[in-house]
Amino acid sequence: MPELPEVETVMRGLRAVLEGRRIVRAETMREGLRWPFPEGLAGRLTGAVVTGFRRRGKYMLARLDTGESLLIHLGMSGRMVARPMAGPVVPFLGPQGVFSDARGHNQPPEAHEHLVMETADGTRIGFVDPRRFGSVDLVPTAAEDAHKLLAGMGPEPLEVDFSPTSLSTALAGKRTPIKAALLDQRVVAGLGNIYVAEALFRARISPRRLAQTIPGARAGRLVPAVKAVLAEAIGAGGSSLRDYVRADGELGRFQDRFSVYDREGQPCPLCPGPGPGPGPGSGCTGVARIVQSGRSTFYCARTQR
DNA sequence: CTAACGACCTGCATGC
DNA sequence: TGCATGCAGGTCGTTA
Repeated sequence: MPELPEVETVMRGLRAVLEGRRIVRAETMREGLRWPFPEGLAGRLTGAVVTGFRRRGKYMLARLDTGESLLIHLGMSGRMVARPMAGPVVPFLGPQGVFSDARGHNQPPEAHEHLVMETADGTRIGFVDPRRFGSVDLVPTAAEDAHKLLAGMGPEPLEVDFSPTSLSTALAGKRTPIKAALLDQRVVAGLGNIYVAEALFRARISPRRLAQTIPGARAGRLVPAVKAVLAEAIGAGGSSLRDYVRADGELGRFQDRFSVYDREGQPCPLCPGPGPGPGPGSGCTGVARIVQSGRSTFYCARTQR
């Protein structure tokens, strides 16, 4: 589910139900996800007021009034679910893995719900992650960016410090394909398989091109392409592929605007379509799928060089 | 140092 | 119908 636009969308959903609210109850259903949960996670969340949110790359940070921040990564399959409790909230801990409402009605967790939080105004927020590649940690708010998972991350792509100049510097001398370089969170934060493909298409750059050949004019096309595709995707509420993205259950809509991702064999928006003869479509065999470092890459071999 | 690869997990679509 | 296979929005740690 989660590249930058999806994480931004989820974070905004969480902000709507959590910001300014007190967590009156929290519970974990297992020891951890990708890594063990921090010691005493549920206890350290209980009673805390969520004072604000921010996103860093694909990570969400929920600032608490306890001096700590909750750090969440959705991994491949993580999502946040929010729903109203059935009645007024009373502190009652049900059996392991089961939340109960004020009338004692059990609200069993849905499958793969690993962490639940309940607010004073009666909203239940769950972290659901079937593949358990996600992660949760607590970090001192004053030193958020020093966290091991955040330190060393590249610039935020929508900020001004992600520029043709800075990207050129980051890519200088790199002999890896540009596709792999853009997936490297130390180069730029928040891109994943979808938006790398879409940005390279817009910049008309082949994903196979070596990163060291990007500095200069190509970086001048690539940076605005990255910014534009991310901004449009955020505006559409992200992309929904196999899972729901938004905390309110609404689907993102950007998947309808993919130019190349998951469109193998279909014509790209710049080519009329596969076909013989002269003209704008000649030599076009539609969107190609190749495998780079074990992951699918989609691109148009005619327009992307 | 860099780049490639396995590992971590479950669910789903596909094909025999 | 059942079963095997491959693939999926990520990224960390190990190996070469």
